[in-house]
Amino acid sequence: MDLEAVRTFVAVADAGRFQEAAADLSITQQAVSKRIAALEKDLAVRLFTRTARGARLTVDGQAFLPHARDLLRAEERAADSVRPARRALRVDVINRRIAPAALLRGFHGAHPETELDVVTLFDADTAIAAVRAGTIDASFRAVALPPQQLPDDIGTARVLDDPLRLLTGPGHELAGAGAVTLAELAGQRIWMPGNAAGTEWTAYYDRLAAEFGLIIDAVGPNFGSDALLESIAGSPTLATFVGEHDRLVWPAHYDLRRIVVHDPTPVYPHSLVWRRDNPHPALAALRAHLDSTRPDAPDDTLWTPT
Amino acid sequence: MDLEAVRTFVAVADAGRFQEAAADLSITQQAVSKRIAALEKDLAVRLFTRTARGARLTVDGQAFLPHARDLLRAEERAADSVRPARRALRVDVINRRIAPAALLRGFHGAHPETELDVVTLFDADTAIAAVRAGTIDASFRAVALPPQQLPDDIGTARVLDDPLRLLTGPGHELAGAGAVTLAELAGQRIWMPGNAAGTEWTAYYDRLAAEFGLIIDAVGPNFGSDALLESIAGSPTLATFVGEHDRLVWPAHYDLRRIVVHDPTPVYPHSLVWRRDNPHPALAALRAHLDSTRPDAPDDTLWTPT
DNA sequence: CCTAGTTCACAACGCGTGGTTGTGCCCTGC
DNA sequence: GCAGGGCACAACCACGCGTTGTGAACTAGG
Repeated sequence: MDLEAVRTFVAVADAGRFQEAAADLSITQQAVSKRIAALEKDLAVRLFTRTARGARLTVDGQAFLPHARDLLRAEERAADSVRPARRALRVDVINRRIAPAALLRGFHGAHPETELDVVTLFDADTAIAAVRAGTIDASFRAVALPPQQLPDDIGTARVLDDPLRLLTGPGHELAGAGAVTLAELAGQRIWMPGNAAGTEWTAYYDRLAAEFGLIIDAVGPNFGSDALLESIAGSPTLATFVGEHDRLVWPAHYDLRRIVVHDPTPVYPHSLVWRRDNPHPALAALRAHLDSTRPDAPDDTLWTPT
Repeated sequence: MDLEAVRTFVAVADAGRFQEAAADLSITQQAVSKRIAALEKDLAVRLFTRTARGARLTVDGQAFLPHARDLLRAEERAADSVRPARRALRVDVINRRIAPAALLRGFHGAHPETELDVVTLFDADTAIAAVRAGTIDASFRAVALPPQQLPDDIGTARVLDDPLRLLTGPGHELAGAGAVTLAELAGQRIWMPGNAAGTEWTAYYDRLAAEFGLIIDAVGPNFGSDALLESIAGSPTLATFVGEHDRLVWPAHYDLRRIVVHDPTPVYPHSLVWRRDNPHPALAALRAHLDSTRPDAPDDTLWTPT
C-alpha cells in the first residue's frame, strides 16, 4: 500500500473532486486519477463513484476513510518520534521488565496524552552521556551508588526503593521458607549472570555480598531473563534476586518461589537522571508524577549501601 | 515515507542482520541496504549502527521501532477494512450525530475489541439493498413505519424509541415554556429541511402532523445540521424536533432551547436491520448488546404511528 | 599475525513505476 | 442541443528501485 496514494485518497474524499484534490497536492488531475486507480486495484475495491459533478465515496470508501486517516496519523507520529524538535519524551530504562518500566507505565496511565518512547541503553555511563547530549530526555539508573561524581548540569532524584526478593526453584533448600533474614543467606550462591564488573548492578551487589557474606556469582553470559529463570527453576543450589516491583513472568510449571528477605530488607535504589536545562514539558510532568509516588523516608528495616 | 522501507526496517530490527532480513523479504542484501539508507535519509536520522556482526538499533531506531510497528498495524487494519473476508462490522446510520450513532458508541464502549466501521447511506431503500447484498452488515432505520413489506431474509428489531424535544431559538414564542403538550403545538411550523417526500423521516412526521395539526415544513435544501441550527437560533417562528439522545452540538451564544413535549411524548422508533444469514460474529454481539439496552414496553404517554 | 569468512556499502545497469501533456467520452445544466 | 466541467485513457519520459558484481571493514581461528 502506497502512503502517497492513501494521502491522495483522503484529499479526494475531503475535496469531493479529483481536480481540487490535485490542486491541493500540486499535481495533475491525471496523476490523482492514476493514484486512486492504483489504490483501488491494490485493495480490489472501488473507493469512489465517479459522477459528472465529482467523486462520491462508495460504502467501501466510507469504511476505508477513517482507517486511512489513522494510517496518516500513525505516519506523522512515527516521523515525529525521531524529529529532534517536537518529539515524544524519550526515557531509558535498564530493562523493560523491571521496576522502572512499571513506574513508566504508571506515568503513562496517569498522563495518557503524553507521547512516550522507551529505549534501552548499554550501561549507566552511556545513558548519562546520552542525557547530556540530549539524545534521550531521562534515564532510570542506580546513580546513588557508588557515590560517583555527576556533572553539575545533571539532575537526579531517588524515585523508587525496590525491596529485593529471593527467587529459587522448587528444589532449593530455602524453597519452603516463608521468609529469610539477610544473615541467613550467608554462604548462599546468588546468580546474576552478565553483570560484568563495573556496571551499576555489581556495585550494588558487591557491597551487599561484602556486608552479609553472600556469594554473588556473575559468571556466564547473560542469555536473557527467560534463560536465567529456567536455570533457577531446575537448580537446587542457585538462587537470584528480583525486585518486588519487577514484572518478570515465567511458565507456571517452573514453580518458582519468591521469598521475602527481612531484617533488614535489601532495597535497590532506582533514580531518575535528567539534564537540568532540558525544556521538554513532559519531563516536568514525569518528575512531578514520580515525586508524588516517591517512597517514604528510609527506615531501619531497609538496607541500602551507605 | 515508504511503507516498504518501514517494513524492511522492522524486519532488520527483528533479524539483527541485513542479510537475514533480506532473506525474509526475498530480496537481496543490497536492496535492504538501500531501503534503510533511503529511510534514514528521509528521517534525517541514523537508525542502525552497522557492525561486523550485524546491525544494532540506535536510540533513534529504538524510539522509531514501536511507531513503525504501529504504522504497519494501521496499514493492516486499513486493508482489512475493505477485505470482504475478515473485515470489521460495517454499520449504516442515518447521521453520525443522532441517536443510533450514540447506540453504536455505547456498543463500542462495551466491546472495545470489536472492529467497527460506520457508514452513511442515502436512504432506507439503498440501505436495505446493501444489507441484502452483504455490502454492509447492519443498518439503523425506522422500518417500523410505514409497515412496509420487508423480504424474508431480513431481520429487524426495535432498538430505541427516542423521545422528541422541540428545539427553538431564544426569540420563539415557546422559548420560555418548560414543557408543552403535543396539542399545544397545533399550527406551529416545524422545519425539517431536506426531508424529501418518500423518505422514512417524512413518513413519520407526516403522520405526526396529520394527527396533531402541526405544519411540517420540508422545503429548502439541507445544508446540514449546523446551518439548520443557525437558522433556528435566529428565527422567532421556526422550530424543529430533535431526539433526546441526539448528539447535536451548537455554539453557546445560539442560546437554543430544548423543550420537553408530553401528553403524549412523540418518540421516533429506531430499528436495526440485518440479513438473517449474515454470520459475522460481531453482528450477534451487536444485537445482544442492543437487546440488553432495549427500551421498555411502550406506555400510554408515548406516541408512535400505529 | 595472517587468513577465511563474515558483515554492509558502493557502482553500474535495466526494467518498471509514476509523473506529465494531450485528448476523448460522459454527464449535467442552460 | 450545445457548452462546460469532470474523469479516464494513451503516449511519452524520467527517476526510482531492484538486480549483479565488487570492495572495504571487521571478527574469529589457527
